[in-house]
Amino acid sequence: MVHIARLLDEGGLPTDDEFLFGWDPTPGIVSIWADRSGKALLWRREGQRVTCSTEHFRPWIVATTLDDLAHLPSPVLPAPSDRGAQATITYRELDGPDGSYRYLLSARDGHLLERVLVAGASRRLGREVNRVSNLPETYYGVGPVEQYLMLTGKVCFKGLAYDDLHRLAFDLETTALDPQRGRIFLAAIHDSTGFETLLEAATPEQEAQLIADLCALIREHDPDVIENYNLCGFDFPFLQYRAAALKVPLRLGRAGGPPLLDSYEEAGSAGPYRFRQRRFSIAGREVIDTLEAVRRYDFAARVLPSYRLKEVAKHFGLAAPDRVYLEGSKVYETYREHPDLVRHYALDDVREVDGLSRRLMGAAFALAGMAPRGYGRVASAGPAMGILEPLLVRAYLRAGTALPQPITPDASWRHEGGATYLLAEGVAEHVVKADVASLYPSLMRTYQIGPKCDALGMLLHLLDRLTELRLFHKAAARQAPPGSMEANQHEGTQAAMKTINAAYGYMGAGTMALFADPQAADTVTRRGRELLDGLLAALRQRGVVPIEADTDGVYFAVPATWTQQEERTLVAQIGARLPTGTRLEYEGRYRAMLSHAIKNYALLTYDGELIVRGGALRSSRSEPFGERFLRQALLAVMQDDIAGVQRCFLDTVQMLRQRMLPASEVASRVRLSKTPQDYLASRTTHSEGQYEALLAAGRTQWTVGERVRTYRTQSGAWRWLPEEREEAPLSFEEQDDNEVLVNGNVLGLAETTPIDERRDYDVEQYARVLLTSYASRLAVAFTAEDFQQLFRVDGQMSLFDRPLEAMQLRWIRCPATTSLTPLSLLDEEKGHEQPNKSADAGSSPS
DNA sequence: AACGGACGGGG
DNA sequence: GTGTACGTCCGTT
Repeated sequence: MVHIARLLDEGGLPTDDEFLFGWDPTPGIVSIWADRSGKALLWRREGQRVTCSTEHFRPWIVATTLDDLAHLPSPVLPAPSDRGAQATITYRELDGPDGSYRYLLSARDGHLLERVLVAGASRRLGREVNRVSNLPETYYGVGPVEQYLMLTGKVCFKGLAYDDLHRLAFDLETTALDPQRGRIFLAAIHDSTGFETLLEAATPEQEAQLIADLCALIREHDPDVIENYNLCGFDFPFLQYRAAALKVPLRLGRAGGPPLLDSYEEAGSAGPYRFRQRRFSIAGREVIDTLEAVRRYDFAARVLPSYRLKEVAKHFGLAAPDRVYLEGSKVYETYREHPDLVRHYALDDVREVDGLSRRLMGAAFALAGMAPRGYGRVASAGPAMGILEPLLVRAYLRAGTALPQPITPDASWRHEGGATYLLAEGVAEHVVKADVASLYPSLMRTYQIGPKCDALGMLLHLLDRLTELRLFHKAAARQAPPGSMEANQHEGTQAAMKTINAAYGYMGAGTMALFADPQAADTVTRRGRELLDGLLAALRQRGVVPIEADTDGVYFAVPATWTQQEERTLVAQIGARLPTGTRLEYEGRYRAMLSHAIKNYALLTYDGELIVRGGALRSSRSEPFGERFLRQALLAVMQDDIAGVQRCFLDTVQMLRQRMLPASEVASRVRLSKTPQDYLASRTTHSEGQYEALLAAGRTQWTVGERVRTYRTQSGAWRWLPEEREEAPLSFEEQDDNEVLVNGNVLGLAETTPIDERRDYDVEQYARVLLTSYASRLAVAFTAEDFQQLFRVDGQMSLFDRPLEAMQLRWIRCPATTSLTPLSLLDEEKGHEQPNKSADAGSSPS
């Protein structure tokens, strides 16, 4: 076995690494198309010009055995060499043990190769085998484009910047969402050169012409990339259906290749998930759906409340000031009366798509310059099986090394994940959050934990290189002028390198991943737990108080007197003692924290913002008055205002009793699922509050899906609360924030009460709800006796009540004596590589 | 309550 | 714990 270190010419620039960037220098490839016959079409861009060339390759597959070729008559028996490219089937032996995929089989034609292997396998196994892909333990193969790129070491976009690509977005406006019931009446086009136009079909008779014109326009402008928002979920399927119905061929392909839009159903299973997705491909053009890019972005960022194009564009600051907004269902009727409005609207759509592409596609663009896959595939590929594995396979074939033998799953193996600890319950002030950056890939690099079957050490090599590149581009992005093309490029490349985070999951993937190694994955999490334990021990040793820890991060309380600088210094000092290659980051500081249960806590920022994490601090009932109470009470608790908590509770109870709260505050909102007929049929056996409420109000008609508010009245009946006309209830978030900013004193329900005369709700019922569904969430902050005294629904005093001043919250306190050790004293401990294993941190694992 | 399934997005 | 992800909301026991 030759280790990677000896294969590599050390010391070169990272971009010299052929395992990461391929080895063929061909510049300007913008699109690749290949088929099983061994034909590959390359479209290369040189400035404004694009040329197409036809290449031939020998379709290949790797196999663990030659047995399925044994039945061949001698003239077609393979020879162990690459010479004679005309030979029907040949093989090459790769370096590797028995059982590994050590035979690289190739043929002039991929269909022939498949037929021969299927016949041989059927004979060998004594049963009908339909496809080699049904024999994963014997054969490993990839798609034609991947075969070509892995063989040649070519990659997309060499020498190109993102802005060199010619991208075109088109957006269809239709009379309905369903192509069986509606038609296309308008198409807006925008491309990256600034070209824009509209195609219109005012009458149904003009629709076929619109489709033909759209195709002609795309062929004429000849973009490398076709984009839109939900392109593969809406525009392409709609276009395809209408074109078929009207018998218009969708000639969208580039000169030199097959002309028609192609689509196929991709069915697969990813662990517990099963998915069917329609894929679209056009020879010579890459298909990009920016909705998918948005989903990926938000997977990590978690900032988008909605994935509607309009909301997303606003979030990224892409919406024009004069942007036209129309409700989807109103688009066509608006067009008939005010066509200009819809034209404007449709152009705004495609412009925003262009902006999204610029903002979000940088990472996929960078990855397409590395992985042996087309840009469109890279954009919709997962980082593990979609990027890392193709990189590994290409590297192994390049090195002439066999792909590892598929592992047999060990059913008895139990994988242990990261550690999670609830270390303290109650209320803390002055809380710091720190976490280890890229914990798992860092551990893999630090302790050289790679898959045992990775004889070349390639995964760790790729991890090293990707990490170096990430740091380089991160720094470069910071130095470049903000918003510049250069900054965008570096930011995209930096983001692409986050692929490293998939390496751990890939190893743990069991049988699906070629280079899986569950034991290695387990070693990573074990090291992770040790590191977390060591981190907790180090924090305790320094006198601060850990509150909750999860896999790679920890919340802890520091002395009240500390400044942010001191907090940062502590994190830096503790980080310095972590194993080399792991970095502890200061993530943030909070004025207070209520630690309720594992992964369930509330935080109060220094800006007065309340953050609530975990389902246990939320009620599924979510009556407005209860939600509001809980938020206010959490704020009061975290500001050590016991009197405020009690006042908040008693005031709410009193407002219920005196019916100062309108019914809308106690009502819960439900969605109707039964038609009036359905409900009337089941009513006698099974009565349901929401429908009874409607019927009692004289409503005998409703639609399924309608949301109604209902509440329980004194008599036990349910009552419907009709929506008020545009009397939008105040946003509770805003309201709470304002209150906090104004003064620490929370409460002010009365003045927000909308004009609503209904107050006939069941007071006792809602008082009970307040206690059992909401106040109970605060129990962790009080002793049992204090809690009972504070939250009494009857509001009665008792002779044995303690004065509030005598009460103490259940504090999580950091001793005031804790002080920072000067850095000089810690220096002696430098070189202390291993995390402290004597940690007692696991004393209360959950 | 606890669990299972659909949905999101597009006109 | 993998190519489609993962809360949230619904409906059912």
